Amino acid sequence: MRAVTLEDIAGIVGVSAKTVSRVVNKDPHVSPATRQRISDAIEQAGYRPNLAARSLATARSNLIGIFVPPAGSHFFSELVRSAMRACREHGYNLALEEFDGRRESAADTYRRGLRQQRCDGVILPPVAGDDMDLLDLLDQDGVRYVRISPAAQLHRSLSINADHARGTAAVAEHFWANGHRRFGLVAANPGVASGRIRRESFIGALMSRGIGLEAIEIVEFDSLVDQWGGTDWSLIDLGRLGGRRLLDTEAPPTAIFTYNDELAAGVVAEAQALGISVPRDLSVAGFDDSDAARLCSPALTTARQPIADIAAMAVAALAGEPQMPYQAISCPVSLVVRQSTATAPMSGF
Amino acid sequence: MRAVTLEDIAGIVGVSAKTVSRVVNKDPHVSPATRQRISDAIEQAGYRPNLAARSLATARSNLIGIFVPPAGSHFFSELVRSAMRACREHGYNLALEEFDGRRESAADTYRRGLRQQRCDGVILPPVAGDDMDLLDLLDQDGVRYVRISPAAQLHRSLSINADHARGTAAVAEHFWANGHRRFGLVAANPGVASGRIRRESFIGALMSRGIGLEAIEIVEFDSLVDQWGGTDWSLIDLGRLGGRRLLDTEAPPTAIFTYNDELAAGVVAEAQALGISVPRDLSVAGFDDSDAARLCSPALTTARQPIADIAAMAVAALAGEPQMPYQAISCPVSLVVRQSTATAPMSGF
DNA sequence: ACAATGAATGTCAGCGCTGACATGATCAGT
DNA sequence: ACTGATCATGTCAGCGCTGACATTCATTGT
Repeated sequence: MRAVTLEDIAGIVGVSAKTVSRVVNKDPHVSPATRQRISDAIEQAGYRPNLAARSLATARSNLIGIFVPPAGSHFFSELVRSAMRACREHGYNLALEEFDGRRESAADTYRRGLRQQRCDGVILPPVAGDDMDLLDLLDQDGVRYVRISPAAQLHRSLSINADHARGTAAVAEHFWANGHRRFGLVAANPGVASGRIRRESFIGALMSRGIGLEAIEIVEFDSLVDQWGGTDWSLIDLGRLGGRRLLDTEAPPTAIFTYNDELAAGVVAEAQALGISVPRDLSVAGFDDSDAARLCSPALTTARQPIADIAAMAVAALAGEPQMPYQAISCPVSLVVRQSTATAPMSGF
Repeated sequence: MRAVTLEDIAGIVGVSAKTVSRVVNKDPHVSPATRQRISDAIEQAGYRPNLAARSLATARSNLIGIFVPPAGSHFFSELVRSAMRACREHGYNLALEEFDGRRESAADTYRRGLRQQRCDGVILPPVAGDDMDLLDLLDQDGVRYVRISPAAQLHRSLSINADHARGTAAVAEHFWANGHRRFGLVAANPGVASGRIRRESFIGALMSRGIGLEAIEIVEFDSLVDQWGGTDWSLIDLGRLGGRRLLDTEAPPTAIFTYNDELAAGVVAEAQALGISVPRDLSVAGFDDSDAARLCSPALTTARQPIADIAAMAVAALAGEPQMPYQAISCPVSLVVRQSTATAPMSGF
């Protein structure tokens, strides 16, 4: 019971295999009548193109690779899901590559895995996209790639950047509008582009409102890791640590912004442990609108990246015939207000 | 800059392409000396087999398909992640197919999508594995499949079954031992085998302790989806809805078991919103030991399936040359006790 | 009426690999 | 030394498709 081939259809209809191929590939140079007969025969015989043969003939794999971290975060599961959908629409397949930056470089991971697959394009989310060896390798192999919110050599490739700056500023303004005047920030390592941008934007937005630096207490992510000691921390644990550092002071902030939702959830948990009510005494906002934001109680005010759009654009750029010029595409980040933020308490005075 | 081919390596070493192919495919009939020279040349020239050509020649795609639901639960992200790893180890690729049973039958989804890919094998997690049309189609196409915890025609294929019954019974007994006597259950569609089994096991275990049906309030998953209206629900949202239905009553249960952790987290959130303290006034237990279980505060008591093992076995069965005989493999499920369950409150009397 | 155009369709090699089979070399047993 | 078995290696077609190019035929302008 062999599978149906182009040749079979050609035989049925009485044309050459090439003409059938034309119909399958939507080549316009086929007469409507012939096209119809061929389409019918394809339908009737249940013909399905052999992708391997096509790949071999065209020297394209119709595969798009994507690097994903070993631990499943909201951002990545959403990204993969959306990318998969987009790939299907473009007739591509998505190949996942698990990448643990703590064990191996992105370039090595690529060498070991995805490279065998001869992807036509690769999507490089944060961290993987900042490995210059990997980019060199990709260039050398002639594999196109799109980076998502990269941190280094921004001019080097097409990149899709969530507008972390504006999203962060929106959070700052939301705090300000609610009367907050003393702030805390749990900031990520400035080596991560999004971390640096969010930090600077938060501070910048507040300063432009007249807030002085002395009213913004900053806790560094790295210092929390150091404080924790071991390697078995979770983001929530670090968030608790950060929350304690910010809240267990003379004049604690009334509003805290963190690099992501998991950290924010930790801050909330710690505040509650200290008898500080959220949002009555303290407002907390995170970033990403992840599951953690909804699981947290009260639910977190947060900033949401349009992950599905980002994935769709990345795939489109890779799948599209015309090589898109190198450029940086920006995506809006929107503020999602939930119950973890409210009007500043009066009690301060 | 053409890619390196078998022929190129053959030319360098001075043997035929076939011999190189033998080395690549670990055919034992190659002399150690030749093998070594060829291996060196492959290494040196950076040869990588063309998977498409191989597929075409062998009529095998080296692809394993898997059906995943549109909303990302822990179970499925873990399953996909583990299956992906296992596939890599066996030299296979994993093709995801998003399947929404509420929109389309699994068979139709397969026709539209995965079928084009000509997978060598398909992994059918719950729901998809219970669509007999799909199984017929797969048999007809000569595509092997493994079902995970199927609900129907259990004899029909190799299946891997987590012991949901025993895991669920363990939860019920844990509740009972803590003095609970009024129960709530957020149950999945009985069409889903694991859903039906968990429902029946929970009820059965309680009844065998002398609990009457009137003391077990059941909320159906599907009815929650209907109640929600739109399609933009998350499991947590539905859990909250379910929690409200169970708790906002005359004689609310003191212990609630849900189909999975995300739902349980929703129940906890809703309970807290209603001013009900977990676990003082209410014990809640989920299933899966997902991230949600640890993010939730208090952390959830839950039952853990060995998802990685399940995925690895499924892939091994599909990738292994010798067709494994039809059989049902059983995997243990273990109870993980955390802070969301405790002794029943006295207040009832 | 005839060349020039262009649209519809066909021919064919070859993408890189492997399966089936053929060949030649080596070796044990008589 | 000769036979037959065993092992190492080679030959070659063909998997199903598409790109480059060739051919056929109807249409148009002059």
